[in-house]
Amino acid sequence: MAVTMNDVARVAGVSLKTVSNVINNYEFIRPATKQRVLDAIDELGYEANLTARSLRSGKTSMLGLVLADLSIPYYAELASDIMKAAWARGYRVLVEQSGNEPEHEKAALQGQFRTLTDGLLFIPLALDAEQIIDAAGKKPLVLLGEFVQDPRLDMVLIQNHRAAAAVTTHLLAGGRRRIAVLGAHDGDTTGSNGLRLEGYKAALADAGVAYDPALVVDCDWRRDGGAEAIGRLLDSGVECDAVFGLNDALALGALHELLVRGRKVPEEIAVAGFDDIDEARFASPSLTTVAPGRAEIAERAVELLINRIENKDAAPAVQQPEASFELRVRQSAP
Amino acid sequence: MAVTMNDVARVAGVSLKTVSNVINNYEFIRPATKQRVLDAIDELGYEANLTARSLRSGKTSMLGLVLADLSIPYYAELASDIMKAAWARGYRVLVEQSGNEPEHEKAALQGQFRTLTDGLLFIPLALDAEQIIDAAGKKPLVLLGEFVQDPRLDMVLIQNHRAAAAVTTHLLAGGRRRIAVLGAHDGDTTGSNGLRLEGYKAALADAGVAYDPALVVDCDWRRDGGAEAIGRLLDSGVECDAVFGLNDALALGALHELLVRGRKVPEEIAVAGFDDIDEARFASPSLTTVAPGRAEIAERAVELLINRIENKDAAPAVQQPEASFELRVRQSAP
DNA sequence: GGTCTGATCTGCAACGATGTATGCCAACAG
DNA sequence: CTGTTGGCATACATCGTTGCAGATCAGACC
Repeated sequence: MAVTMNDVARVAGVSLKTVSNVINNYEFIRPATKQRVLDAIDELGYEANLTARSLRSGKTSMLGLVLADLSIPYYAELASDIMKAAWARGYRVLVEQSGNEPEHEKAALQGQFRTLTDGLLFIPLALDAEQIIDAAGKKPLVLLGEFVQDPRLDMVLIQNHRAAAAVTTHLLAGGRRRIAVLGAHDGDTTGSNGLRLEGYKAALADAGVAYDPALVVDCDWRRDGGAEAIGRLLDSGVECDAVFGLNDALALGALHELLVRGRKVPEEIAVAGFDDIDEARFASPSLTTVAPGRAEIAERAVELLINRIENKDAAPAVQQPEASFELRVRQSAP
Repeated sequence: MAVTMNDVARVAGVSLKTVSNVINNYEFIRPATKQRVLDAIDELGYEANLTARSLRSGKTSMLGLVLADLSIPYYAELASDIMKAAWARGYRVLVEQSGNEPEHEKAALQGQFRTLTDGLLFIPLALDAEQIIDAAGKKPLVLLGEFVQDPRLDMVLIQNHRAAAAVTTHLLAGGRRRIAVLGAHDGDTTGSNGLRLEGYKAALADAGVAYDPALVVDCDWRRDGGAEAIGRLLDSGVECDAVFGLNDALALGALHELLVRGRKVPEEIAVAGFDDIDEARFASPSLTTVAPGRAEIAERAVELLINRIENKDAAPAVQQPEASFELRVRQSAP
């Protein structure tokens, strides 16, 4: 059906292997021969069959990316950056949506999906480190997102603690004293939620402000979660003068709910988030947040994974580079 | 390295082909034999090599999806739905970002990328129908997004004209008479922009309201485009009492800019969009928009493409199903 | 008992590329 | 004139799977 190397070889009057050599830029080919082959390729419109190449070479030049759902803006933006970083290095990205379900995450880690990729970028949400190590095969794996942290696994870290502290300090500097936290459970110390909550607490302590567990409300990290959580908090009679959403989605949901309830932002209540998704810039009022270095995370993760893939034999120590962050002060918490 | 069918065959004490037969649910296998094979598979942790399978069978069970950029919420949400629809039918989706560049779009249509997929879902932005037909190979292709319309190509249609008219009619019913349009050029008649502009005009005509080209402002279909466009309009002294952004992103950008400039929405100026991205619901004020049936579009497009793939010989007429739409009235234009 | 039928299983070739080993020839040294 | 070197091209095996064409065997049937 499709044009193969054999067809090209026949037309160019050379052997199949010579065509292969031309395509792979083998050094010792007479320019005339090379030209004949290239002409034949042009004439026939030959395209290399990547499937066959993969089978023979054992490399697919594809990276798997497992995340909850692309409809979540932070993941979509991260995926976009990851694809660009991978593309620049000659790799493609195959996205797998786990929907936050353990079954799907496990399937993505060990299923046939793996045979299509040379390595995996994984944003775990449902599995813990032990389960990941169990389920993962021998193929390279780099974690993102740090709901899981473990010294045995490669991952790209966000400075959750310091960044959350920076947000909190900024709110405190604005005179806020009762800062609600959305998206964590009092007592969490691990995962993005725990680390960010710890950063918040540390900043409070630094400023000599007492920590009030009543201000910490757990919820889904989504817009409706944030809206619902701040509603619950206000309905319960707890008063606050600032809200720190542990990601932008829930900060924006909370922002929306506050405005619906007629609260003035930032006059009565300041709102801050975490992630700096594109939408934060264009919310009304625009959202103060922290940019966790998304492009850098994507770049580092792809680089680390590809290094693992291409130097498979060498097994240097586990790597956990940290991305830098930046506070983005906007209208919602000036 | 990895476990192959051969290993399984050896352990189970059957031929390689029998293992293959078990995996492919061949009818005539003694239950005992089947069990032995399954046990061996379990014991060795065998996973079929999809690359080899693809090479042999000529099918990759992957669909290509070419879009501008996943960081654009509408595309991300559509991609998420498409992946789910494809997954439910046993296909995976390989996303390719064109960045809206003709070169990339062309490369995605004809490059090696195609050899990895059984068919392509394509949201063209830079190429026209002629170029697409030229560049596309013989593999199945379904278009989305209708910047291109052509009777020779399969595509899933949005009811741009009727939906835009519905939005306009709604704004008119709210007493608005000077409705600015963002994202089109006066005189556009094709593509999403043209079709939506025509719908707008038709609704005006139906209501006996004069069309004023000065109210039509072209810009990028992004948040900053919308912000900048409404700014330009207001700065030029043109007054309006409503803004219709031809997609949600620019409507939200405009909304933001209006609020920054102290205009009251919806009291002074109503704002409406098109797409019903998740964010529209949580904007402040929440955005009135039209939902173009995203899930339905994804479903239909995947279904149509897979039908083309699996009934390749049969070549029924070009299909262009239309998705249904729904007006979502919210605070920005009650 | 021989033939036929259908269930069950097997061997071989092939998908389209690449790695390895090798052949051939011209140029050059001895 | 022979032997060696290096540039250039080729043949063959191979990656892991599936399609095709049998092979084998038990029981049914006459």
